[in-house]
Amino acid sequence: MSKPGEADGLEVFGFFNEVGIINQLSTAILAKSLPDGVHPSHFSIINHLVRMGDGKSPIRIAAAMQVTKNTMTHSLKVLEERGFISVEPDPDDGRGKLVRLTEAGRAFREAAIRNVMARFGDVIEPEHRAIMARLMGDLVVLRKHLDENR
Amino acid sequence: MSKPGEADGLEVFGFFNEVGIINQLSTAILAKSLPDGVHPSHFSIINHLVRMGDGKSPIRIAAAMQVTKNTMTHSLKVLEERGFISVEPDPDDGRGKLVRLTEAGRAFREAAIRNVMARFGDVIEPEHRAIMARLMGDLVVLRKHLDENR
DNA sequence: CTAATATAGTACGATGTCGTACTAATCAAG
DNA sequence: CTTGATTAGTACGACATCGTACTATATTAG
Repeated sequence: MSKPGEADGLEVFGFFNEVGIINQLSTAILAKSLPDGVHPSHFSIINHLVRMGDGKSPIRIAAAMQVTKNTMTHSLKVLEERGFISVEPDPDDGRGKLVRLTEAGRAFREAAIRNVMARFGDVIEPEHRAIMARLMGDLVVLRKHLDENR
Repeated sequence: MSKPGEADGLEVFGFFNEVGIINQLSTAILAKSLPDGVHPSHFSIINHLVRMGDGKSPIRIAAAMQVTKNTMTHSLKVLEERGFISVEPDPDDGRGKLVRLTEAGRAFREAAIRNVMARFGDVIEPEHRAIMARLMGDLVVLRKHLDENR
């Protein structure tokens, strides 16, 4: 069953299919844990700014989030309207802007994290945490390779 | 570093994050391999009908694809306009419909598969195929658990 | 048989994301 | 310095997806 060529290709296909379904299901759980109007991608941006530090340009955030700068412009507009971030011109680059978290943004993240953890805790059992921990290393290798060769 | 509670939660979070990025990157590769106007989700529907057999109702396909029936109505409309499927009333259920693949749909799938395989072949090396094969079992366990507990 | 409930599918509007095109600012070449 | 090329961000339209509401048919309760 492991003939080279077509068979291997189908295995790759199946792998990406499983990954896609897991992503969809986990995103759905996350979405239900967030207040109305806050999309998982919005939460992801705030989370990234907390973990990696704010004061970054929209384009750098877009690259980290794997979305286009168009999408980032739109998402940042939403987050700014909600008062979770502030966007100001970059004093060192007339073209650029800098994104900073507000206190409301940090507070929102804390509350959301608690909420999400609780939901995940309801669904994910120790057995599955173990699987995740075991797979992480390989996933990171794959992700980096795909990221560098797109 | 492996204290129970918050730390474990963050590991779960990180896992889903990696999965999300891999999914996004692989979907992007797939999208580039398909002709204009054919979305990865459309391809996925055709692929599912070939593998699992056609003559299924939209709602069953929607469940299998992990999308709402709204989305399926829309996607099927696109596929029907392109001549890849035919949608007809279910003779046994006045509410239902049955989706069947056309010859054009099957031919499209064959061509698309070849195209996608070639793209994946350019990016994915034996080392990474090995990783995928190794992870598949665990991923299936996770996917099934999430699917049953959503 | 009739009424209440459930299910399949559609209609409509909202939103996230992307591609193309555009502006403004920076950088590099001469 | 000037010109051409690159980069940051925005504007606009297209599209996939979702949530809510609706219609039509099936199923179940009485």
